Amino acid sequence: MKYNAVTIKDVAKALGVSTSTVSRALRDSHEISPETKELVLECAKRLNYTPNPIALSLKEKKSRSVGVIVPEVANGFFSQVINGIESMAFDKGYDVIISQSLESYEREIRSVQFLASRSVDGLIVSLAAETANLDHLLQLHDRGLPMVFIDRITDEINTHKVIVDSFRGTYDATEHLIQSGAKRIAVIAATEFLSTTRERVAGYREALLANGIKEQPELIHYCFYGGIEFAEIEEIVNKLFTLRQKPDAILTTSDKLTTGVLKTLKRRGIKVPQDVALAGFSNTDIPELIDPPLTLIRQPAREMGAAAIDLLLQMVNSKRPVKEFEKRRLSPELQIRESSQARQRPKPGSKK
Amino acid sequence: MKYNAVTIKDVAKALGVSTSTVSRALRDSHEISPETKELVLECAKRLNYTPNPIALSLKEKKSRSVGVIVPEVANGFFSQVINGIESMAFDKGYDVIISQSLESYEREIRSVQFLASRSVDGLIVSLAAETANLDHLLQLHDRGLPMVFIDRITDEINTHKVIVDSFRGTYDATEHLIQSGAKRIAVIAATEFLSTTRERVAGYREALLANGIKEQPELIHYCFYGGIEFAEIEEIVNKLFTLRQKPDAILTTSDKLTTGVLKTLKRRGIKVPQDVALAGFSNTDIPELIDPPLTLIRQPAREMGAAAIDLLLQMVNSKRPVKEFEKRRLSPELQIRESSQARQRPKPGSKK
DNA sequence: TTTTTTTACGCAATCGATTTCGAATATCGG
DNA sequence: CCGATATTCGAAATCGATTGCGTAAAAAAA
Repeated sequence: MKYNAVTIKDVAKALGVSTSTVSRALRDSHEISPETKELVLECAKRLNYTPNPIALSLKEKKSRSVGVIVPEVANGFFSQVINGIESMAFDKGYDVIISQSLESYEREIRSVQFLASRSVDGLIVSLAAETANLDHLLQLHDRGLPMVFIDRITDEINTHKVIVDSFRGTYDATEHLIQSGAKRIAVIAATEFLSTTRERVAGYREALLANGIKEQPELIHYCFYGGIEFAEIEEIVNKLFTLRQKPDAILTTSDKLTTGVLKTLKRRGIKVPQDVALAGFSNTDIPELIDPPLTLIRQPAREMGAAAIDLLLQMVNSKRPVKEFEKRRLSPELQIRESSQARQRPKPGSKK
Repeated sequence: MKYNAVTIKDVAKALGVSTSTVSRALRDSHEISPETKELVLECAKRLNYTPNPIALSLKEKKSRSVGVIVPEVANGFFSQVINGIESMAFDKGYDVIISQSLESYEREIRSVQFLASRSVDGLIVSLAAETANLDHLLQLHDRGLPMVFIDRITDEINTHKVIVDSFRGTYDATEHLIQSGAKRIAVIAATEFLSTTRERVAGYREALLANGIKEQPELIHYCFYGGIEFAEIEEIVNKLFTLRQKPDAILTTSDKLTTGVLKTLKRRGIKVPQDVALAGFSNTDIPELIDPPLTLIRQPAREMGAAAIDLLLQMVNSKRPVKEFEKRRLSPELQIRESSQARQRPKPGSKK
């Protein structure tokens, strides 16, 4: 069952020397004669010795592993983030331990504590939608556990953060919709407690303002579960399309919402972009295959992951406590396709 | 930097008892009087004691973590598999350490050795496309490291395996294409060294045979990089559509190939399903949004991941070496949509 | 040759937790 | 009241590797 690991002791015994000698020889210490080193190295190889990282971790109080907590792995954006994290961590000799919160506050707490108790050297966190209280993370942060937030961040904890410029994302997308002729742009956003949601809705608002369009409260909707509950989206779309004045464009703030809204529109027979334009955040790898091809705001997910692990390892390997923190803000990319494009708009009232 | 962990020693000192007593009290040993237990438990909580899993691992020679090696995390299928693995592992108190091979043999070797050296209790592996030699895994298997293969398996290592019934997947899909009127069905498959590819192509062949259609070698193509190199797909599509007798349907054997082929067809202005029908393996979460809605063979990815971790933990926790191995074969689901549907087919020769 | 300095290595502590063995105290029967 | 069994706890070994300290032997300096 448990495979017989060759230890430093076995090598020592085989050679009739002490474990200290073996250890030092393996680490190429100057206190060991070249001949002995030779012998030890040869013997270690012959016996197929592999160092036990757990013993080392115990001594060094470092595990050379980092924990990653994301809402969900099976999500285009987050899986790309993880890709970025893993690639760089692997190159630097770090393990990546994954845990999902599934948007649940309770599960996030358990995940965090689980990872912390497993002595990860640091944590990369993207907050769950439900999470309003940050004590579970603050506690660890106060005890000195290096921590980097990604995408869904918080102001309550002072540490490195990696985000995309969400404000600009929705600002540009909104402006683009306006230039394409939209006058009544609805927003379907995720939980309003998320940092990303707040920034994105703010970008939308600012763009309306800058273009002299008055904000309409009935056009702004939040999905608490961000589309995991499909019914949530349907209800909102229903509301929007039973308004006296229907929206002529919809802006969505997350991957699930973007595709979810499109699904709902299709089911209801609402044509995009003829009846309503659509644009939103998404990191799907097949935007051009979707009908209609989707205009979307894409986040540089891989790069964000890479930035996060980079910042984290900087902290982990820093001699003294890091006091200056960075908020690394990458640029989103607005990809314009048909779903948002200008088109013949029926005269008001000419259509049901 | 490293946060001051409270150890069992601190608790012992605070109470003026020995570490053994604390340890036993914490584990609710019968050798400790109820009063002492009470005291220790209270003190441990007060001091915010958390056990150090590394010390435990060292002693128990178990890390309560499992390694997962997949070709790529940012892939619909594999991220769903990981979701299944993580969910169940988390419930059972196991860490999941992720590593990607990126289809590279060399990186797979390094990943495997990295994970093994980190003392994972077991491994879940989906082989890289490049991997032809299995020595790196055989070595560990021989030394007794529990191991489960998922999706892309091998016959060379005798252990638990979890797959989808690929043969039936393509058999049914092919038959469906035939019933929809297809007569010349091309196959675009991944690397032929992959177990999945072989089974899938076999299913296709068998279906042709069963329906009295002669197999045409020029209609069968393999992509070594399985669509990671987009040019690979384009070249194959090119070849197929410069044949004197063009295919009237295409069957693809992987997620990337299915979407990749559709992209290529769109770029070349070949209409699906009017000019050519399309069906293939895919685990995309938005098949109905794609134009045209895709007929696809879906794998129960989450369930496969759950089955794999279940089998793995069975081995890990088994008292004696497991000798009987299981090949768990889940059923794929054929989801029929427009991309493969019967339609007006032009008379032979009436079209360019 | 004697003293000093290197060189090369072993002993033992350490990391945190568990566990075997032994011992001290308490309890009980006679 | 004494020997015997129970109860409760501590000392020390253990897991694998590292490292400060001590020391014997060899080399260099005197």
